[in-house]
Amino acid sequence: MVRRVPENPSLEGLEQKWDAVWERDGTYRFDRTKTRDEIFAIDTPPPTVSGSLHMGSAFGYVQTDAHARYRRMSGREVFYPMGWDDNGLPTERRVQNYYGVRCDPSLPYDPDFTPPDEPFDPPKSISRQNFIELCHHLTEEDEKQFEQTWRALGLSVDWTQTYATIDDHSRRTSQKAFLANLARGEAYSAEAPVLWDIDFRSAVAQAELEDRERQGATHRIAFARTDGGDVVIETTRPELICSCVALVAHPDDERYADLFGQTVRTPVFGVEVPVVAHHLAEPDKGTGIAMICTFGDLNDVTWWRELQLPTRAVIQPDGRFQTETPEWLSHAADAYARLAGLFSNQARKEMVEMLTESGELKEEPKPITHPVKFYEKGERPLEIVTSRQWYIRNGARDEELKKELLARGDELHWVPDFMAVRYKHWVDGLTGDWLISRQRFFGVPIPIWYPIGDDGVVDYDNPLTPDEDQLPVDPTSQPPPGYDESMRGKPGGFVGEADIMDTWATSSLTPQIAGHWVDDPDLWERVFPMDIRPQGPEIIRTWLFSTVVRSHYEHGILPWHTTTINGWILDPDRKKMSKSRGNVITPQGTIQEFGPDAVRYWACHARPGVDTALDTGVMRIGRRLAIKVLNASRFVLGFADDVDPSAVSEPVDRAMLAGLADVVEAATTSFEAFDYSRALEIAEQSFWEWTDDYVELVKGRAYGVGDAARSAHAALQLALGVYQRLFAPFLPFVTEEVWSWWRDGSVHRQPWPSVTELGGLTGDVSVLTDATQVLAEVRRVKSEAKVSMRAEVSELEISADPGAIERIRSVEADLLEATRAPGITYSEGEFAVRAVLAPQV
RNA sequence: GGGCGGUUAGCUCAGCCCGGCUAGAGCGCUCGCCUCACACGCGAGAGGUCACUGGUUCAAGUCCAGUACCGCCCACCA
Repeated sequence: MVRRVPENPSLEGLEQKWDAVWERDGTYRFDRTKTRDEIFAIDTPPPTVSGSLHMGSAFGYVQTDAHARYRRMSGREVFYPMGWDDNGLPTERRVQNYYGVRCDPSLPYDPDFTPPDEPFDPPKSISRQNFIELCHHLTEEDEKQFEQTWRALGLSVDWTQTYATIDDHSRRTSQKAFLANLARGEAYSAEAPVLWDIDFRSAVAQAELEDRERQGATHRIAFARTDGGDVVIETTRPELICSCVALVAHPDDERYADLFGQTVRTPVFGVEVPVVAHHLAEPDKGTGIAMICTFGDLNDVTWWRELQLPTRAVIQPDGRFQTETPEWLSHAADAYARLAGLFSNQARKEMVEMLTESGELKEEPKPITHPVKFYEKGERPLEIVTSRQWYIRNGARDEELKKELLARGDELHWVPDFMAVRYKHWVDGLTGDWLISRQRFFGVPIPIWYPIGDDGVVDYDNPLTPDEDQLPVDPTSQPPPGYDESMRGKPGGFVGEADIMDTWATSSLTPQIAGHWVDDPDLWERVFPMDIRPQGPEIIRTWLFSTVVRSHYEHGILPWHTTTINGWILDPDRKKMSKSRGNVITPQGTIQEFGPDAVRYWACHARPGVDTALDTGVMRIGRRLAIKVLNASRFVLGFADDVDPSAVSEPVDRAMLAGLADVVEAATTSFEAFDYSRALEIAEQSFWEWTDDYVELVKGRAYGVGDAARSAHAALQLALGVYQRLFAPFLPFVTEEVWSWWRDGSVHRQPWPSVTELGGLTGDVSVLTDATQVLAEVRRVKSEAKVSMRAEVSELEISADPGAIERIRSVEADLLEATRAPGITYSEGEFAVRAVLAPQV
């Protein structure tokens, strides 16, 4: 083809130019005619679509993309879909704030409702269906933004293979998998105490908990003994005295031995409760005897369950103490009335006042800082509320299953390998089955109805299920098979499950969603199990584990062969507090400032799985590299059109190609081991040496004519073609640009460089290393003399062993030209170079 | 309380698995150079008790034990 090398090449505009071309040409389109072993399938993480992307996201995705590009060039057809995780609480919360709305499922659908330009103030209540429509509306906008950012970063995703975790296909897949779990007994519902977020009014799973340090206080409170004395307990939650069902101490604790089997009276309310023994009670904590309430913490739940204590709950799903006086407090209605309707923290103050008045608070509360359980997205401490929920068995209560899931973790190839222990520890430490139901609105409905007996009682133990061709189904608006909508809520009829599934219950099926398990068996067979699951370390316990669980149940295999866990991005300001830039660093802004290839360089510069500082300095280096690729390409392509590789005859040219072959081999080995950063480092180091040493050495000869010049041209072009491809996974924009100057087709669909393609043209590498040493020595002399590199050398003496002398002689003409010396005097001996500069004019 | 990762030049990081010449890179800094691809460049240079304490070894940044600090994850809120 005709070469078109621009006069002043620049990085500006490459992003838009090539994104458009790749889209037009379908460069990254997946070819589904390929077979499983020709395909490299990636289970891409669907980013949470609720606001803007963080630099941390860009970091991991770029690393994966570099690997994807390598696989594509080395002959695999890459299945590289992209999903959007838009279902779930983050979206709901964003919609609430963005439009100023609240969902009230009791309201009827308003078909004329339109999204407001300004948020409603105060917030407006809207129906469930209207709320869901707003969620769809907003996420669609966000997803366009996200796609733009990914494209700007050059992710080689097949943009025809996208999904959203709330779309029909995902809902169908999720519901089908759930029903399969249900049919096999892996999913079940149960009425039990669960951790509950009072603001979201929803149950929360173990994986979504986090501890936060909070100010609290320990209160020493006296319970009255029947023999007239008292027993003092310590608690941080005195407001729960009204829920107290027992006191507990360790069976071996002699201080309380005489109390076991006796009863005591609660302060203020005077409720008689037993004193019991349990090994979980710790003599060292507090006074060694604790009150058991229903429920203050997970310990209470354990004690309550194991000691079969009564339930005396007062906290409602909205977090308030129930307004009605509980029957067990009917004799103390006045006291309870002071707590009715309050939140825990308000009730605590009130209770302390009552205890102070009654003299049962033994001393001033002592302030402490202690860990309190929060929903990771929540704002107030979790309460424990009893309710009916859906679970999927995860091995927490089944040793055999736990062993199988641990074995899956061992079977999985972890990159880096130390991440595997996080999985192991999580599975080992599970305390309960996976709670998947949420009392929310924007999510995949649990596809279940319950029959109502003729007596009007709902039968939760015999749920009704949809037919598969009905999926996706919404049980709150559609009737179950065999029923009519008019029978909803009536005796002899049915009631639909109002709960939805947690996001993870759907995103644990990303391989099945992206691979179209439910509706495209042909595709499914070609991509599953997938090759890699790239993801962040913080969601090993959630996304990775739950995906393994679902695949284990449904397919009896691991969902992927390898998982690559990216590192964490460290905020640069955390260490440099003095330098406050005031600007939030966004991917879009950074791409604009440094260019996409530079941002990618930064991400790929970080070792796999290693936490990395956000460092714009590294991006500048990446930008410099991209510019160098541009200029070196311009230089090389300025010489004669395609010279036959067989023209490479000069020993130093063959030496260079031999070194390059080693580089190609090392980079390939690194990529095969998922070490994109090593591959980049190797290519980069070699490239700079190539431009600074080899190119400078042969430049003079290349400007000439004849066989020697043709040898340089051929070698330069061969090397350039290799470097352009070596950098393609990292710097897709600039490499595509320079490739287009002299070659047809996308560089990203070219074969990865191989040693065999240079095989017959290589020589003795040390010819180049020896010549470089001489060149460096002369440069040093000139630099110390503070003269130009063009300054003439009047004498050049080289002392070396006979072999080296022979090698240097073979490149003498190039050396004389590069050093501007008239000739070289050789002598045998230790390697030494003596250069005398000609008198300066 | 348990676990994982980290601590190497002013800064950002390689090197550690498989111990071995004066410990590397880039940025920054210093001194130079408009050399016909590139001044968004090129050349040269200074700069490190490899966190600390012991141990193994002819030899330790590298292996072992422990300590300190940083980050992350987990843990029953008395």
